[in-house]
Amino acid sequence: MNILEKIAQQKGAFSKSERKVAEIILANPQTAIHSSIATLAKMSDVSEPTVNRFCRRLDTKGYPDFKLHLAQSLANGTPYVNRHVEEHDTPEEYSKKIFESTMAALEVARQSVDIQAINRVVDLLTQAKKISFFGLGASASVAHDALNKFFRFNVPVIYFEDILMQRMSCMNCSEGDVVVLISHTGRTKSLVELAQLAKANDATVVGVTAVNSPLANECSLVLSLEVPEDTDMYMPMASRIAQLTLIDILATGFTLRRGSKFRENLKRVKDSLRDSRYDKR
Amino acid sequence: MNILEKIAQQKGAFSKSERKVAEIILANPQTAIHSSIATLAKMSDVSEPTVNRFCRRLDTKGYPDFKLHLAQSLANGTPYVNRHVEEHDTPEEYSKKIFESTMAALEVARQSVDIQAINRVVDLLTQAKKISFFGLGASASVAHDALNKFFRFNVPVIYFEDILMQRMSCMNCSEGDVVVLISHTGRTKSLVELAQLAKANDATVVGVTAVNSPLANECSLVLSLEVPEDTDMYMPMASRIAQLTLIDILATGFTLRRGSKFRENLKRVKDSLRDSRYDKR
DNA sequence: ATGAAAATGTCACATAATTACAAACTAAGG
DNA sequence: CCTTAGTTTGTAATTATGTGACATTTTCAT
Repeated sequence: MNILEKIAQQKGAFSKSERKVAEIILANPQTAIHSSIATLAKMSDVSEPTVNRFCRRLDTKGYPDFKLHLAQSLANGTPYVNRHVEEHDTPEEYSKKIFESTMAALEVARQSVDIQAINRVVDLLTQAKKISFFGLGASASVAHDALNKFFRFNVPVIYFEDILMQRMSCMNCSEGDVVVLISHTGRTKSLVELAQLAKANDATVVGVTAVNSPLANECSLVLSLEVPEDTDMYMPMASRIAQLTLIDILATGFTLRRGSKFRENLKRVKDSLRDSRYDKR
Repeated sequence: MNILEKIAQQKGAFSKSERKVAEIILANPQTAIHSSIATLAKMSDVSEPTVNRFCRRLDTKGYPDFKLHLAQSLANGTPYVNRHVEEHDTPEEYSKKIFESTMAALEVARQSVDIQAINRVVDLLTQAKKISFFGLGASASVAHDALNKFFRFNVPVIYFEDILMQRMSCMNCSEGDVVVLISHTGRTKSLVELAQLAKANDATVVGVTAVNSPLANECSLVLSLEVPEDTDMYMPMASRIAQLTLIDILATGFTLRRGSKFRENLKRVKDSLRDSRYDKR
């Protein structure tokens, strides 16, 4: 809890001298955080140990610790929370809410993500003969993005939006191929079928999806993200951002595993674009 | 300015020992504010005066003052800083860094985004006869995602990856059509040409791109995002996440503008997917 | 008015931060 | 390869700051 509020609230419970200290701090908190205990004692016209006792009464370890709490209170902390957009929000309001909800979702995702699993998937990907990324609907653009990343690595990558092409591709799998299936809910029938198909053809199936979903149950390895989704808009928003970030992590893990010489190669791929671009100023 | 960001930003300008201190603080800011200068010096494996000099370099009065700033930064909601992935990072480290860099980028984007411009674009989109989303490379998946969102709104939406289809589509534009062009750099030649083409055919051209870029100069309206990009990996990562969030904002603005009856329609679109999915448990 | 309990202050001590200076390292020139 | 000026870093002494023990004062019930 904000320590300034706490001081104001408990002011009645303080002794006379302690209250003097409280007054001075409440009146001028900015000055207080930049004062030594001696200065503050003099300002409050009490002795130094009294100030110290005052700090302890507020459940802090002592004066320096108290100052830290005070500084934090003054820094008007607004942690990111998932706030739903409402009917009459102004552009400013809904923009802010969407940014903050997205950041909150990433924070939750960061805490829930299974590093071990990521590492194993990176292992698989670096050793794969062929990598496929499939998703449908909103997850299609995530798969699309994965294609764009992994394509640069000079490994055979496959991506299709078309469900028939996806099926045919899975039919063609063999041992050493990795199929990454992306689905927020993990309940899309045709993706589950893809998983079965790929597995039947000895591919390793990685699911970027919800745990315990039908899709997850068919996968060799699952990367799950627990993201609070804003369902008001009936569109996947934050979940998809979290998925993309996960793809970034996999791609990064991939390049790190391949070592620095490989990364120079990436630079060359990027440089190859130069002719298609206007020079920088 | 947030002192954590400042540390991350100035890291290059520090000396070797000072950088060690920076690393420790960035890796574990919460611990830092509760440590004495001696503890922090030991953790960083440097001497106490070095820590002190480090603090001074960041324009603080000394170590205690630095801790105050740090405490405020941490309370300020954003302990997220753009930290670059390094050669020997463990999966845990690079995952954390990518999540945090992404969040930091969103925070920066949030502050730099032009609400007025967003509102005007939402205006344009709600009145558009036809909306097109085009991007190439990494931005293609962003355009793809935009398609997925706006398609649900029952407005004519166009999206192509193929540059020739894009050109033909722009040729077919007429007054009242909106073409949204997505490019992080704003220097992709063929996109600039698309802008010219669309404009010549009386379409309104919206650029989601860098300000003052060749592309921006051809657009009727520009939505710019200032995002610190991690160029070490030679892949667009955070910039693309910010673009997607911007698309989310536009889509949200669109649905809000259309009113609540329209949103029921969205629910119907979503419900139409039911048959393609497995029931929830 | 008196004594117990609480509050407050004094002073000594401990901890922490800073300064001054010396040693080690770095990089450019001979 | 050495020399030397400049920079960086560490050591040790100094100073500032905070805390604990204990004495003094105040408060309040009897």
